[in-house]
Amino acid sequence: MRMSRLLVRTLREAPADAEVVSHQLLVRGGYIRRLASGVYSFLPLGLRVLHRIEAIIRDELDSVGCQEVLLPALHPLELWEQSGRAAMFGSEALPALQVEGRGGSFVLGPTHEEVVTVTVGAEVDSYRQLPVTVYQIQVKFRDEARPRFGLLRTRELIMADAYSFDVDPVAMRESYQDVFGAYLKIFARLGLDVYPVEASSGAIGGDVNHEFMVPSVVGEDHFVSCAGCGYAANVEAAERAFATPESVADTVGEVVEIHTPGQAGIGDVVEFLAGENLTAADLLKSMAAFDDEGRPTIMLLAGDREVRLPSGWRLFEDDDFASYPSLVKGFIGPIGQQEHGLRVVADLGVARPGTWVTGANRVDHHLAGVAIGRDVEVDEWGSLAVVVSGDLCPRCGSGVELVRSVEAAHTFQLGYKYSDVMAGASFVAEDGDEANFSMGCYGMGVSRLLAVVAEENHDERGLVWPASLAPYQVHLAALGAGRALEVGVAADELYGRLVAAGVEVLYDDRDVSPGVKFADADLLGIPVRLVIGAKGLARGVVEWRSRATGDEREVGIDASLDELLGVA
RNA sequence: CGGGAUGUGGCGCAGCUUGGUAGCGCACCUGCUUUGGGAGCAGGGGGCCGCCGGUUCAAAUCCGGCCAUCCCGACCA
Repeated sequence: MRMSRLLVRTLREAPADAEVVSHQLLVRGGYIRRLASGVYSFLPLGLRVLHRIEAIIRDELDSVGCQEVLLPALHPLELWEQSGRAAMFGSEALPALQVEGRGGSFVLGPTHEEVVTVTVGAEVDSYRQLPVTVYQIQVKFRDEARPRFGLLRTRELIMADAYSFDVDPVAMRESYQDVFGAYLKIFARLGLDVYPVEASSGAIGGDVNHEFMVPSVVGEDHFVSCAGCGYAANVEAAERAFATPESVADTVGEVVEIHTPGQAGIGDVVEFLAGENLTAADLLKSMAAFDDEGRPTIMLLAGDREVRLPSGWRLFEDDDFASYPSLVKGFIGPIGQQEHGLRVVADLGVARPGTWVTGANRVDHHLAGVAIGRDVEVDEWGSLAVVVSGDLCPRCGSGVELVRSVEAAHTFQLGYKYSDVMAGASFVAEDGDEANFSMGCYGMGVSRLLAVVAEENHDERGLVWPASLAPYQVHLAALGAGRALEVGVAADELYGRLVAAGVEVLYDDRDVSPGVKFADADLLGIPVRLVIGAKGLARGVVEWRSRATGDEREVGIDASLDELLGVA
């Protein structure tokens, strides 16, 4: 490609709305342009990188037997009513965009479980046709509350996602492993470190699921990582181990009620009781919730800890307090609550000697001197706090670290969640009976990966693409061709030779000063730069330079292809 | 959704306090010179100053409303 013809304009300064480096460089380099908040156009250079990423994904998914399809982005609303997920639209869990058309109401597909279940279900009638795993790479739409960081979180995004259909859960887990393995290979080829972590399933549903986390400074998530044994889990799902609880029975002193007018929060109480030399860790945080079986429950944890709501649990809302008048919002405490039909579940972190300050279930009052075991009966112990750096690994007991990261992919063992509710999601099994598909789904954020790769591959002068993802392999720059005609001729010749050999070359044939060409080459980040200038040409050489390492050497203009590419 | 900030040619910004009819750098066009790390000179094109309303003889500037964009938080497939 001749740069004089390429649709690209590089910017010396990044637009003010670009905050993170990857975003700034992709915009400055003319790879992408913003159309609206969270909506981006891919210009020729950006699209080429995107295509590289997609090619790797296709290659690895094809190699484990997946088949590519293209499903509609426009979904009839009825499909979503069938699955029951239409009720989630507009919620933060499923911010789908709806449109009205002649054929009725449609949804701009935020994800494709419904469509793929119906589509594959219509084609598969027999266990003999299974297993089948299909995938698609396409645009999805989400009305994100807050688009962020350029391509990292957008309202229109390109995703690759696979869906597996199997005869039963055992076979489904095999398919899951196949795609899981393919995903690991994809990340390896993208040159990204990835950590598959146990996670919670959110709006997609299903049992076992893993997030593929790529450590990055632009990450919006954190995962818990143990250097000791390799344990890795999303903070939303991570548990921790505890030192053996010490005896708590020998506590002395008695419970006293203290007046704490208007001090509903942990921080308020600590501040209010400043004279008592208390910290948040001395307060017993009490949270009212319904557990996964719908039982009203008080959760206890140390006041300096954030609660981690177990999967399936739901915190009390204001209305719920009306049904349980023994609890006073803002002043909740656990004492005697079993009598009112509530269970008390405590985080093991509160199993320590000494007393606590906790709510008195009376407006503007707290209790001090409360001892667990003596004053508070615990029905069940567990891990209810969000893990922080330094907590103990639940597997091996070493200290864990919290790692900032980007969620680059998410895989789910769905089971029958969709095949039980969508029409036609069944087949005739080996025993002659009707059975539903056991499904898995596997999503990967392709456009997001472009941002992550850019974030991980740049220096102060610009992007530094790995060869596997670069829009072109060689950046050929002719210096002063307008002044020395032989330079232009030689550069044209070399360009023609490389192109004929199948090398993807970006040829800077523009009539601009050398400094501009060098700066643009650095900004665009193509792996190999070849420079032809009058002086070198007189000696029959061109300059070869690696964008990544800065290594330079002279190569004969008639050198072999390998030498010109720097492979030799 | 809560908090904060910002909207002035394609991009980055000044001007706003103290109203008087818009400016700088980059980019773009023409000519000449220049040419190994973002060249110089000369000439030129491009902006209903986010939108609507108000105050005023006069509004980019003051007042009100709205919209958009970014950051932090909440949330997140």
